[in-house]
Amino acid sequence: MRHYSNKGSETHFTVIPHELFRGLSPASWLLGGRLVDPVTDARHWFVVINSTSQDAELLETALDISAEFHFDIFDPSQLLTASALDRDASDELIARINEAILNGTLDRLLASVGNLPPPAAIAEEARAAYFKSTGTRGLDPFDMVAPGDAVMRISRDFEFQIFKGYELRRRAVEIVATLRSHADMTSAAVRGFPDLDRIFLSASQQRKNRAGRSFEYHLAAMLQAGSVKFEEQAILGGRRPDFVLPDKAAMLPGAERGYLEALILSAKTTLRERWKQITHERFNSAIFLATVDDRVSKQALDEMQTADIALVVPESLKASKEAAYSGHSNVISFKEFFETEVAEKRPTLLKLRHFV
Amino acid sequence: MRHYSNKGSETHFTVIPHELFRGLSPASWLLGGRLVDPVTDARHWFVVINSTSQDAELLETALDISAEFHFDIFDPSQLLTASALDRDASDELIARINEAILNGTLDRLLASVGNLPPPAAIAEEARAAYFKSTGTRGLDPFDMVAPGDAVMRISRDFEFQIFKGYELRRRAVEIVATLRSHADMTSAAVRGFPDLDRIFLSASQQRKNRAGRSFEYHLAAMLQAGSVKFEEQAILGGRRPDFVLPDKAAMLPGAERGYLEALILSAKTTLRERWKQITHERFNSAIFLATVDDRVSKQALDEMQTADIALVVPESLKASKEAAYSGHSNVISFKEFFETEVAEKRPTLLKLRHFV
DNA sequence: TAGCCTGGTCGA
DNA sequence: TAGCCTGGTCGA
Repeated sequence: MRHYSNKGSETHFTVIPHELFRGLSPASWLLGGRLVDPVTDARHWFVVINSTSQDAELLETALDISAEFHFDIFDPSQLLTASALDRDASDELIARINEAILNGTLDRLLASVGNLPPPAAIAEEARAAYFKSTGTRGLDPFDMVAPGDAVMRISRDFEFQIFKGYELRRRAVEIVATLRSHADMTSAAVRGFPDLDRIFLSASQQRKNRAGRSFEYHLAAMLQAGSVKFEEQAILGGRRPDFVLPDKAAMLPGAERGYLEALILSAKTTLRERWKQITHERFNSAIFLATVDDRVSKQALDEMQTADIALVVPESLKASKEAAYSGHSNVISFKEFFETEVAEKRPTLLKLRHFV
Repeated sequence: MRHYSNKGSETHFTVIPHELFRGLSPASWLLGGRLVDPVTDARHWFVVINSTSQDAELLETALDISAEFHFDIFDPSQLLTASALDRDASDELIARINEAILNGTLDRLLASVGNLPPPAAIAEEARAAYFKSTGTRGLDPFDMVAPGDAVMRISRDFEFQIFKGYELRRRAVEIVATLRSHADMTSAAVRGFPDLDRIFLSASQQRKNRAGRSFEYHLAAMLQAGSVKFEEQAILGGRRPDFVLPDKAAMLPGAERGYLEALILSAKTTLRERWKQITHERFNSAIFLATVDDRVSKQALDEMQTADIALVVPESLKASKEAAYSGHSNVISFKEFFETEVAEKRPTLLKLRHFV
């Protein structure tokens, strides 16, 4: 099975043996046909699926395909196993809900799945899963080849995967409770629309908040692991940047220090036009914006350049041919941020262990 | 029937005769009881409902309660009629969908309701409905006592009402198509979650885009009706403010003009932290930000003051005791914007008709 | 692809 | 109540 991805141009597809697609939706197939192996001359049925389809997402989840993935060849047996596991989890949830309905305890089930673990707890869980999966132990950016890729993978792959489990449990129960208050599916869709909309809007907004928190938590964990001095959410005259290095005191108007003895680090998982929200006031220090967004245009990068904002991106994104980052001088990788901008240019931001 | 609202403190409730609430959800009732009329000594059952409930929204829709509403006494017969109409519309949609299912033409129905009229068309429809309802003919801000209230009412009440009809048609069909691909409601909720989520996320994002467009369209119509010279979406060195007055040429670096011969007008329905996105570059002109947000904090207003951004709000919001606007010098009403900031201070921004 | 946020959630 | 945007839609 071959899985191709081209994230830069939004085309992203998978050639996959047809027989593996039982249970996946034909709606996401772009085309199907027969493939001849040029070496063995064997013939295989296949389908090509759209990357924006749910099936593509399912495939990525099942095969543990990470955010920086480009293309690879996989062992089909992996997919069968992972799919089966997913099916079991859904089956179990369905059984649990149906049992609650029979027992008249749907309200109690709703209450028990209604509160997700706080973002910090899921973040912790994700880091643990990452360490276990990679056989690593810590997030010290000076010990890693690609600290940015690690943060992206932990937050967008491991943590999101964990989060989706909790989300499905909570929201599915809420949806069932709403659907059941109507006579049939059509009535539920029409008369239940406002209630369903409220549930999914809440879910969507929760995701947005959690995404931001997650990224900040892992960034904080990495700064901590790297013995970098920093303060979170320090209030500086009305503004509240995500991180100030080394601390709030250094950013206060009266502070006597050089330009290289402090910096501001903001974080946004994706930018859109929202990067313009970051502090325009200058505190006699550089401003860095960390992101895992792989879709920032050259135009936007130029504007950030003009505004004297340096973008910090995962190593794989910085090197990616699809992203516009490789050519831009004000875009650096997380590794470069820690090695050059912190350790080399601003050594006073490090606690003694890493003094160079 | 009495309907009270206190938007500032988020409490907002309705006392309504109990017998009118057939068909509304008991889940939104805060309390019920018996009311004695002090004059006639008549006794009535009543319920108090939560303003954040769907029923409150239904009530506001049914009674055509506008965004600037505070409190009033209504004729119950109005509610019965409006409710009946709403019910008929839902019934009709349900019947249409069920018929399509029977005929196997759900796909065709989906295609026919899948494309909403473009924002500009709905905006036009909303203005026509407003003119008809109020017996007015145009949006000339110099002819109106409260032009800001008019824009708010047209966009947030009339147009949103119209939009919701189109939205329900499209989304309900999409939801039915998804629900029907599963065996029962529980399976649909669990296995159909990603598909349902996609539908509602799309709806939510469409709303966000449409809300912004709507506000801009009505603002443009008002500028036009007031014979104010303006240009939309002019590109000024990478930035693209919503409106420049009188035109792009006046904002270009080489333009020879006084400070009062141009201005920038941005528009955001609600602000959150997003007001920080507006152009910080100065083009030797004032910057105004029009909004219908009734929830901007004093803290945020102070920051805007510092950033030299003037907020333009509907007249009822500027006067409202619940909003923080009345005390702030950099918050003006739409009326003041047109009368003072444009006609009085910057008469060259007007075409001849309104020259003062 | 820039700009929209008919925006709720989460934690200072 | 400030800041988040595990973000799609719409029209330059």
